[in-house]
Amino acid sequence: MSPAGATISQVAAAAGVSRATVSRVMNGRATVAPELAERVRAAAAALGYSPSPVARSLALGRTSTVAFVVPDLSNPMFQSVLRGLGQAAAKEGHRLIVAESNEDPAEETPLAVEIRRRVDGIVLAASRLPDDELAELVPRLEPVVLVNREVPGLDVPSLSVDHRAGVRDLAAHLFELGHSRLVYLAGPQASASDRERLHGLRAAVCDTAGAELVELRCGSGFADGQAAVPAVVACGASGVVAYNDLVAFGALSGLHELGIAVPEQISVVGFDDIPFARYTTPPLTTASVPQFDLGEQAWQRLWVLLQDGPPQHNVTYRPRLEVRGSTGPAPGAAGGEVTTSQVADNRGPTVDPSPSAL
Amino acid sequence: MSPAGATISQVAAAAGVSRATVSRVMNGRATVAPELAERVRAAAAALGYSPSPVARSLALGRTSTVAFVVPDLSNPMFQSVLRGLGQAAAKEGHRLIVAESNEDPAEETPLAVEIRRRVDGIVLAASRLPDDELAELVPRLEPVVLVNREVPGLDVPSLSVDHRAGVRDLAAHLFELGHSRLVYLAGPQASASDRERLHGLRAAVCDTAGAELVELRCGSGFADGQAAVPAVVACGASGVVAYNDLVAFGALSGLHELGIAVPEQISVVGFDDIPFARYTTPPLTTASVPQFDLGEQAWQRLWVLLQDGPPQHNVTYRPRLEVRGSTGPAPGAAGGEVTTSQVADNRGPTVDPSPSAL
DNA sequence: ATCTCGGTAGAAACCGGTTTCTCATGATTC
DNA sequence: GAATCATGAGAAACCGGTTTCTACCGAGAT
Repeated sequence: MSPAGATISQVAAAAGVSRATVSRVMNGRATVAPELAERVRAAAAALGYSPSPVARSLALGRTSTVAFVVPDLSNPMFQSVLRGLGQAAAKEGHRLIVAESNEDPAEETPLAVEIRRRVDGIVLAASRLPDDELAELVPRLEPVVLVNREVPGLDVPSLSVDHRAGVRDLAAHLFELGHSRLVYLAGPQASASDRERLHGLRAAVCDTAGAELVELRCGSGFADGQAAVPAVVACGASGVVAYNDLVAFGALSGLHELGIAVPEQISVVGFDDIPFARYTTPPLTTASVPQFDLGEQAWQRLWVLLQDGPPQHNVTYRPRLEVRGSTGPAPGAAGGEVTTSQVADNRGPTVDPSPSAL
Repeated sequence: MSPAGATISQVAAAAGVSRATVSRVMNGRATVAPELAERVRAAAAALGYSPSPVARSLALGRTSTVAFVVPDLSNPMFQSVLRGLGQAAAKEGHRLIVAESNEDPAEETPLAVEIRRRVDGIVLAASRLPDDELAELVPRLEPVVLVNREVPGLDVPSLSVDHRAGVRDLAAHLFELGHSRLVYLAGPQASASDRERLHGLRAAVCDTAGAELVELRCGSGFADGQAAVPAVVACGASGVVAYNDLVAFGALSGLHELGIAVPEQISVVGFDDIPFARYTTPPLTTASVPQFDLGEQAWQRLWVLLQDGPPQHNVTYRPRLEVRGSTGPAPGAAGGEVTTSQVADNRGPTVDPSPSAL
């Protein structure tokens, strides 16, 4: 193969020194005489030598590579996390392996375990595994950082999103606008974030006089949201809470096709605030989670662990309500000025004082 | 560290055989007596042994990993290629390293070279390198597959898109609709695809009586498209040809904000057909390139090379004109029924009989 | 009964680095 | 001037596998 560079032995021979010395020079160990070091560098340059990362990995017991394991890379939410993670890792000279489990929980464990052997650490995003299986998996993956998923009893570094609060803000926003009958377009069954969002929404509806909630099994993609539109219309709700932005987009698109005006006739909200959300027509009201930051933070956490640093406090991101054009006063509502003040600027990470408590 | 499994020596000792025998059993070499093999398997299972991929990589000289190097991962176009590549590689038991060069041509060469040492092959997408530098880089990367970029004099496996034809189809579509004054929102300077698209567009305009073209330096993202809107309006064109879908989205959004109706007042077309394109309002007319396929094909090409297979014919994808709602008759045009027949179903890869010829 | 052959499995070399151990050298100290 | 010590660099072990080489064994052929 072409890119098979010179080996350390060849450099050693060319410079007339031992391999140990070459190694020391390449790694900047100070215990080499300047004159020798220069000779070694010259030989290395002449041969175009650079140490084999694979051989180094074996000798050092670390690969300078980390992995990102995710159920579905087609979701822009995860793509943003991926970028944040990848760029942050690159700054520290680490490479990133990406692996998709294709929304198949059964595949997740073997995939993660296999991949773990090739890398120094793993970032596991939005695992679709049941709590018990995840709790079993995590120790086999250490060091690992969980993103968008916590394990109740387990003390593992994780970056989470307060889905309940996010969805509560969205619901409050809709109630304020006069919507009383909401429909939830639910995400994948195995998704923990779907459960959280649903529970948050139920709670919000319970707490609000005269509010009703219809729950529709849906999915996590465009097509799912679009397909759900007839059912949405049939159920008579005026406010649609989609599992995520993608589903909301699908709903928006389906409603548009049916000639139903958003937000005049129906209001729609999403979750995540993926980059496209501000560019739809109308722009999507959503609960904004700082995806890129999540990736960067995940790296930061993992990096500390890789250096045997002290465990960091876990962080829960409180989504920020992002009010845009897809929500408006309910059709029959008494109208009047809408106050969007209530839920204001509460962005930024919140330190969770008791990481292992639910 | 936790996931440090047993080593081959431990298994050998436990089974009372040599390491060579364990290795043979693990790799299914037939030359081991059934009874011994069983003993080895039992020992391996008992110890939870699985061979170290790093050690294997060193011994075998291959890593079962490939890399995807791309200038900007925030573009959904590349994300789709990434997924196609990753999924196809996974089916063959290979892992994928992703690396972003952040649109910085100077970073590309060292990045690719460094990464090449950790993987068996590289897929290099939309390189921003000048032809001569790329021609110099490619041999150091072999085996390599180029996506969305060709090198004129060089015989290297590449998957390309016929940008000129795509843009010509788009222009023809607009001319048919009565648009005579077009504006092109140009992409990154270093982008070869931008040059191709621009040339194609110029040619189309030249060939059409009464057609005019305004060229605006723009960029490759949403924000760029949006920022260009005032200039678009000022230039008086009725048809906007954006460098890519992202830019088109930005334009769509900016025009909407200004209250300019699309397609009634201005028509907009993009390029790529990223997944979102069909869900904007109005849905975007664009030149559709099969991004996922591109990724899969890139793997297929690379896989053949990794097995010392014969060089494959290069493939040029002819984008398919995807007419959607963002284009309509020009405002002052004589109207009448619009015929969208002309450029019909010409999708699918085209074998390029002379790979090295331009 | 001896020679040869095919098949098994262990010993050892190898992949390309890093690091410990050891020894030789020159400087410092009493 | 001899003993002590710090320093620099080579030898060798090691990381955890794979593979070639070789020795041994029993079976079939002569």
